[in-house]
Amino acid sequence: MSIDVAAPIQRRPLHNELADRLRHMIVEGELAPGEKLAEKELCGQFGVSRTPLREAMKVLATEGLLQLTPNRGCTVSKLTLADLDEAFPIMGALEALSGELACQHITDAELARMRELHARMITKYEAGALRDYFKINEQIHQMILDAARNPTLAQMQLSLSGRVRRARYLANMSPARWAAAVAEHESMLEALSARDGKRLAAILKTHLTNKLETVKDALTE
Amino acid sequence: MSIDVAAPIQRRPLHNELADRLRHMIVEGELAPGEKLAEKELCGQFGVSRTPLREAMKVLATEGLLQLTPNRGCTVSKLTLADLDEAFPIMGALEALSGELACQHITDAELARMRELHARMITKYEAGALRDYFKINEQIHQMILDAARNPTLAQMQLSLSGRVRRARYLANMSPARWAAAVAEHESMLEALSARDGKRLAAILKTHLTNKLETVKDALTE
DNA sequence: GCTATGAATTATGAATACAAAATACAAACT
DNA sequence: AGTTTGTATTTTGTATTCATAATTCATAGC
Repeated sequence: MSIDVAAPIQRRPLHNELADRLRHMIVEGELAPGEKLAEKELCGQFGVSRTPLREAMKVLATEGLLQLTPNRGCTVSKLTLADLDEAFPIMGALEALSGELACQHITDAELARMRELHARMITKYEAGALRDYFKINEQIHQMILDAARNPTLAQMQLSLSGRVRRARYLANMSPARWAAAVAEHESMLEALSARDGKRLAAILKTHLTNKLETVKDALTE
Repeated sequence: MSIDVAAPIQRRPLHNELADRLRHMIVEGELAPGEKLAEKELCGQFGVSRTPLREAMKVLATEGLLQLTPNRGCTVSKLTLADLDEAFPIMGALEALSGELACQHITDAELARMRELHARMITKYEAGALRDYFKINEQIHQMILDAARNPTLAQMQLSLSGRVRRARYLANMSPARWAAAVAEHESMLEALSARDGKRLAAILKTHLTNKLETVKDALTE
């Protein structure tokens, strides 16, 4: 496979690259909550100077993923129960909104694509492949977000769920909960097909509330 | 009045101070949307080097107030009609949520304080002092946010309204609109006193929608 | 006269250097 | 022994320097 030589040359500032990498490392749990990040060490690891690294840290701090304390460095934000309790009603409100907007704007083509993803997700569920299930699950939720046609909303959702997502890997969904989640996804598709915004909003809220419970259980252990 | 000599000595990094100052300048309209910010110039103005200034710029860019383009500098984000149409449903959802939460948590003391503020605001209204009116108006909305007891929610609201607030100074409220806004504030107090979350949520949404119209009118001129 | 090319200038990106604060550690004192 | 105080080391904050890309401007070619 040959690359497109006419395509624009990709160049991005180091601070962008660093912010993306650090964000990924935090969200995926490679950097533990509460862990202290020493600038010098990270500089060595990434092979960059402190300047762009510090710029990236400022970005992640305003996103809430890092905590900066003047003159005493930088730690990965901890995820407390209180944080979850704060975040979830907000996510609920935003999800409800994106559900309603998605129903207004989604195209038949998008809906077809989503059904396809859903079917694949069911396969993963039946195979008990939690990790793969999560991956497709996320794609579906992303599609709803896209269908809402509101980039600002999408960005806020993403930023919020980024903080919470870390708890996901702790979450050991019970078989019952997993089955319920799949059923909720079935209902979502129905509501979307019917363009029933209110119903979708309600389902998304329930879905989220259940997820919160799972995550909280995992966190309290 | 003597100062508290035992109080912790206030010291903050330059990038924090700079971020606050720039944020203020943007939100208050001292820096026009679309305006290009030259690093060197700002450094001269504030008397600092480029390093902390650039860190502050990264923060404001993630907040959406600045737009960074690799290798070609930094401009104040423009506020388009599309941005408003995106922001307002989100603000509506968040306000509704904070209204409900506020009704659950507000204390009688807070309510009393809010009534007092409200009365002062009415005075400003009757005197036709728009600027002062706005100031108290903001304090009241801030009190509702605080009463919701959800710092994450408050921060998101603040960040969103920060982007929109710039349009406020363009907004030349009509006498009718102003009267309506005051009436809406009366209803808010009633709903809060009755701890009627649903009603407060509905009022806040209406209030916001009306505000959107005013701002959009101003922006299209 | 207008466009296109290239040098000079300026601005941005990143690394290094320096300053100041915090931490770690050792010695002196109770 | 435990606490306190002073010093060394490390880390963070800021300024400066260097590298590279973008812009401006002048000149050459059509």
